[in-house]
Amino acid sequence: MKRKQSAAAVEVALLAVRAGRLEALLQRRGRAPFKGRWELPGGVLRRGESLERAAARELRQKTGIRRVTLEQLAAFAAPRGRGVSVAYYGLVEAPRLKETAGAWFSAARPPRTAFDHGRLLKLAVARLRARANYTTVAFRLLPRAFTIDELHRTYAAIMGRPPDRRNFRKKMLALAILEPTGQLTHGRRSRPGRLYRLKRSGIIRLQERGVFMPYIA
Amino acid sequence: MKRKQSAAAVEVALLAVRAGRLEALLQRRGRAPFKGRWELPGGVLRRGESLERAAARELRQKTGIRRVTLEQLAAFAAPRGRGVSVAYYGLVEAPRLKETAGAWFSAARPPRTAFDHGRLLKLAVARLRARANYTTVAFRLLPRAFTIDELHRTYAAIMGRPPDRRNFRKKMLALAILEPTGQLTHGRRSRPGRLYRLKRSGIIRLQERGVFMPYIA
DNA sequence: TTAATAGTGTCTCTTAGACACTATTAT
DNA sequence: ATAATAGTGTCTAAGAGACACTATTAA
Repeated sequence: MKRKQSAAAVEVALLAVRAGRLEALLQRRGRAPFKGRWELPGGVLRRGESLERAAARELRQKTGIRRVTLEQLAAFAAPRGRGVSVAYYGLVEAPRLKETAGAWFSAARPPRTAFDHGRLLKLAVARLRARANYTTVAFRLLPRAFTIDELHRTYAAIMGRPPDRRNFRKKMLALAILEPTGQLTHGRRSRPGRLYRLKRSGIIRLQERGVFMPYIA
Repeated sequence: MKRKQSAAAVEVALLAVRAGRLEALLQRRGRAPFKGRWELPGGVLRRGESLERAAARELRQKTGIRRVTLEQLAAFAAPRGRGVSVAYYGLVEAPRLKETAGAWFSAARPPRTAFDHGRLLKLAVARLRARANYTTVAFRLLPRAFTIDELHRTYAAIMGRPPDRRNFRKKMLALAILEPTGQLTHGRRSRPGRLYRLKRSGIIRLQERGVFMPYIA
């Protein structure tokens, strides 16, 4: 009992775009407290393990999903005791999800959850929305190769409304962070689209910007 | 021994602008490991306490400094054991610092420290630099009333180089987040400057912006 | 009077954002 | 042929950034 309270726990808000909407994976909680409520996949830190590895391991064990880049969201003290709980969020491409244990819900308007996991989800969405504007995180919601329109729809899902399509294409091409694969989409019962992938250099370039309020010259 | 390893700890990177430079408060570490090295003020979470309150309490106990807004930086697992350590940063006006236990060092180029506290400091500086560009955090490094040139020098210290002075004044006034107190500075052996304070509404307005990479319309 | 710092305006260039039609494929 | 989606250009307005001189005070 005492040991449990002072252990560190990790949780993961896993997000994906499904049916044009940003959704999060939740699981049924098996024991008290909050037995039967929805919760984020997570568990307890092991001896000598880093927080990020613990979060990745728990995600894999509870959902079967591997190789997801996780970003730390926040840490909280458990309400009683000395324990700490650390939340992460991660992004997966929808195609990679087959039979994952759990159910998907609107990430922006989650159902009732155990603990404060609903708030954590909202925090994850807020963080993603902010970071999508000055980094390339959003690309992690897509497979390696994608069309600009697919990217556009991803941004629409993240932001909750679609950016102007022409301006979006113009901007993405102007940023020069995409390179054409030379391939086209097929089997889509409409005009095929050019496929692109994110350049290696693109990932860094965007993170370096981030100067726009009062910094000037 | 076992209990110590699984406790949660908090540390605070306290930053201030002194002599035109962004500096951080470090203290001599009294015991092993790393006895005698510089470290961030901090300590162990108490039962039932929130992380932020623990950080504020430790800061007060170790340095005498009160009423500092703290922002969470990151959480780490302690290298051995199940313990977690959570880092915060806080900003104080230099005038409020009288006899604080500890010594001040360049925040951007800290000396050798215990643990990874040097890295934490760099992280704090990076976070502050980023946030100063789209929030009003930087104002916490100044007293309630300040001149625009003082604000300008504060930004110069944060960023490591001065923004263009005229553009900075123009921008700050255009943002309409400052209100004149009606007072002037005095005793400065030069032309007095108008004093301003940050409007209440200003704090929120800036945080709401934050849309500039690929989000369009 | 001098040293020190406060206060002020214009121009250029880049970017955000509004806006609608044609092209190409599967069916 | 039709349904569906990909691809494309121009104009306006706002903001970033470069740039130098005058005003006011204490000493």
